[in-house]
Amino acid sequence: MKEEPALDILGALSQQTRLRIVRYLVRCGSAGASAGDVGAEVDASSSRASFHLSALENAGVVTSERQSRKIIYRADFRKLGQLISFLLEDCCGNHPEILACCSIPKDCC
Amino acid sequence: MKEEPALDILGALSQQTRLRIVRYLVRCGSAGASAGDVGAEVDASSSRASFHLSALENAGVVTSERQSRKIIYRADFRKLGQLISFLLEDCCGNHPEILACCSIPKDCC
DNA sequence: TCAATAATTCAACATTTCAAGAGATATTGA
DNA sequence: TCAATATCTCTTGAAATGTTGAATTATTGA
Repeated sequence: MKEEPALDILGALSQQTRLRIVRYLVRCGSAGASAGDVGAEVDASSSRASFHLSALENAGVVTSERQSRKIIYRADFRKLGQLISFLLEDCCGNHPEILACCSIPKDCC
Repeated sequence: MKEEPALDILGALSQQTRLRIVRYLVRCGSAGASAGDVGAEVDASSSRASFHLSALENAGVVTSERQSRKIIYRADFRKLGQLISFLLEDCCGNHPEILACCSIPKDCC
């Protein structure tokens, strides 16, 4: 991941409502959730949820798919992984002190 | 790390000049760099560098220490690690698909 | 103390972002 | 087609953010 998309994603995640939306969508996994569900979960009106979901989709961390009258939103796991990868590698240069603080689960490698 | 400081750091990093400052300071390691050096490196005036360094310090990812007439800024590796940890655990729930995309170096665990 | 250096603060301005709500659009079933 | 549902878009105003350059503060050595 290059600097520009990383900045877009960081900007998208640096807002409380949007960070909570992403956390919720990660929990929902591949089932995803509709804008209405998301709004109810993060305590936002549907128009606000829609607004922030659009921002997240533009930034590339969320995908959408119409399912009849609902639109299902999902977290893009690959993009999230790439962002963390960017932070670890490009930004932090895999600095040992940083990696040591990450408490990365043993079984991930 | 809780949600609030994570949001502060994400917000601080979601700006091109500041992201570049952090990347430079990580490269500088414990030697750190002065505001003037930082400004020259990221192509910003000294007042702009100072402004953004303050923002980074307020967010908690950068520390400062006066050394005679210069002020030395350093990246706070622990905070950066904690942010990545927050993204992996609290935000992404150690989701296998996300971890798989992180390409975390084998020898880190 | 004075001059030079390093960094910060401030004011002004433009830009962006956020929230809220009204209205518009798309989809479905009756 | 009509009503109900789900979502999106648009406008408004308030607040936050980023840039610039000038003025200010702090430190050092002559």
